Amino acid sequence: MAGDDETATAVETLTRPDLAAARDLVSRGVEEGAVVTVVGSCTVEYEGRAASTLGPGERHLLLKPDGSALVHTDEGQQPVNWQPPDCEHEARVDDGGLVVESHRETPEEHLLVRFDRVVHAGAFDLTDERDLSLAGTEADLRERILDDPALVEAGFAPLATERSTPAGAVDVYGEDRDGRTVVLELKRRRVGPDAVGQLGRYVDALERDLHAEAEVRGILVAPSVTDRARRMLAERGLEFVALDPTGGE
Amino acid sequence: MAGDDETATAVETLTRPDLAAARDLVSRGVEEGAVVTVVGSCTVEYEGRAASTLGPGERHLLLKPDGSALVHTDEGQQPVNWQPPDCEHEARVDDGGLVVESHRETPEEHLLVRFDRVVHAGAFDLTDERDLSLAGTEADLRERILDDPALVEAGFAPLATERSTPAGAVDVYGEDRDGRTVVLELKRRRVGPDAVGQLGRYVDALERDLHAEAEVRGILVAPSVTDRARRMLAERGLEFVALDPTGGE
DNA sequence: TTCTTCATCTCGAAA
DNA sequence: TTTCGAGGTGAAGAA
Repeated sequence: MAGDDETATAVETLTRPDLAAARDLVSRGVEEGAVVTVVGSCTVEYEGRAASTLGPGERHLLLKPDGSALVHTDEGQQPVNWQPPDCEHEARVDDGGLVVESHRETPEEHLLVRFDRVVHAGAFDLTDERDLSLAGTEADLRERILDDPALVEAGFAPLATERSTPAGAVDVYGEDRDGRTVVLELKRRRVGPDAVGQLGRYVDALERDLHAEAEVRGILVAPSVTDRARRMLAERGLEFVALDPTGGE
Repeated sequence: MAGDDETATAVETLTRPDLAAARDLVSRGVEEGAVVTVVGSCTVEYEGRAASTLGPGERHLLLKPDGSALVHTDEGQQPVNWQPPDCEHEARVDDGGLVVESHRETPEEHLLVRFDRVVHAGAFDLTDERDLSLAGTEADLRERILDDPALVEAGFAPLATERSTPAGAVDVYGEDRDGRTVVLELKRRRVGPDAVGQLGRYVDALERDLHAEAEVRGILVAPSVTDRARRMLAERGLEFVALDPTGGE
């Protein structure tokens, strides 16, 4: 199992190991900072922010050197059970099962996976520069507007981003052609009532903060709105501009 | 690699396979509805709801028979890239790399993982009854209140749950000892301004829906509130009751 | 399908 | 540390 050459990734795998061999591989992998996988029949218990139990079934366990743990079944994008980073992983053979336990404090929570049969175990020493570049975010929408404020409306002049108010920081703060204060709330996708509430809070906070008679326009900028959100906008005298984070408006 | 007995889980794994062998295993695993794992050095591209690129690094790829795909690095609870269920997975060797592509429509999006080196590949035929039982949720908090309405306040009488209003369904709807309408908004954990806005919308909607002079009390029930949320509650004349989904109030 | 809200949300940034 | 809002949020339930 040793590497073919000096640059090779350290890897060790076992197929249908006995429980003691699997435990040894898991313990060593965790100790050495490897990504560890275990596949087999298991039960799962979680207790912490909530509490859950999961009866017997075949699952895939992933332990990471940052202390996170993920239990995946054969379906679902989300793990059926998990533990966030900063846990301590520990493996032992106990009462005829391979027990892998992940524990952390603040908040106190632990995950216990008990395998009665292990089909596969692996330890992989992975290195990653992880330079993810993502496009089409809310930040891209903001850049698009700052580049061409007329996308919002002719004469709109952005004055600040992330301007703080008692209700939180507004995405874009500026003035319209008539010098009225304008607040933009940006969303990268279709918005519901929550975004209207958020925008309304910013408008209210600014109207209190500025002069009593100051008129503040609130504009929600997003690809689209739901019906209820549109009604809420109308009720509160707020506005909507359709705009996409990417080029296609 | 064949099973030890008839009940054994089908499993096939390769360590440091050449790219063609890895492709064959992935293709066969996907075809047969197995959970497929590939570990190695790769780049990742995504395009769909947004767009992203990820430079070279060592990662763990998980393909599920329901059509989901997950790319995990050595850290983070969340995958660095992924694809939701209902994708078509496909593997090929192309230009000196093992390319695994997952594609779906509605929305149109695809994920492309190109391995230039494969350290491990596995296919596991997993079966799971997945009978997860979870406690400590918002539903548990609701049950707790319905069992003992006095936890909210003496004389409180729940009349309905999920009662619909023009602003959406309220968690619990009832009357206080004086016959005044009461709306509860439940949260399983510490709440911020969003929950106050939500409760306020329900109260406003009910006051409009009922008689003009009707007084509607809004009570936020949660383990605790943030400072800003508490101020917002006070401003809007809403109330707060501290209560935990579990026994410990 | 679309809409709405919950989540052991996770994650990052800022105070 | 807590607070706050974004997210390719995902997932569930209802209309």
